[in-house]
Amino acid sequence: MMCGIARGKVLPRAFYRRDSREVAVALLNKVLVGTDGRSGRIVETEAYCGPIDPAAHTYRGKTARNATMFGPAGHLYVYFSYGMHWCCNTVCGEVGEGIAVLLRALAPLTGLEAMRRARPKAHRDRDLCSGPARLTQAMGISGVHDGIDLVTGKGGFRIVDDGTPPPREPVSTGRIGISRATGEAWRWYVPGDVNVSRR
DNA sequence: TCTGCGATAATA
DNA sequence: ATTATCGCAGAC
Repeated sequence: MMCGIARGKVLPRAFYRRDSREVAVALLNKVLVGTDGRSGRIVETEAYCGPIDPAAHTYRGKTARNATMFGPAGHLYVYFSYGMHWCCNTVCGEVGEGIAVLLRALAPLTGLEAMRRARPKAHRDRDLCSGPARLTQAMGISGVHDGIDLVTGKGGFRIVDDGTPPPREPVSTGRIGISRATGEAWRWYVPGDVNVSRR
């Protein structure tokens, strides 16, 4: 079992300032790190593409909820879903574009004890972060983190590159849980990883 | 292992 | 009414 402090180079602003579909693939195998020692490797993502994407929260323009997603790249867009869950995205592109990447699953790396405490319903470690709302629970992410800057890390979270490259052949599929734009294969995951939300 | 369904509340 | 979900129950 991997233990110890997650190390690596913080992803710069420029990493996020491009098409969300590119960022979604590039984020695979990067590491989401919290200041309290919890961390996990990103193994599943989905791109949301603003005005060209009827499934995106930003498709119909700016509202109070999606304001962060229209803001600067490298910030975290956190939204409340199904009346009980939080999900988080990395904002991409330029200000006003409204594009982002939903983080759907992590492979837990450090701080497993804290994650288990945060998710008593998870009976196996592979259930800790294998879903967009599961990973926010495990990492301690909620609405108070909407808008935090992942580059400066001042909000308590950052994303780092620990030297692990994205998979040579990421798997792409249709996105999960949407009813529109279902034909777009804008979900990607690391093949073979047990933490992916649906295998 | 898989499938169906209820919980629960903001959003538009 | 819909929703970028989860976890339980019941079937196999």
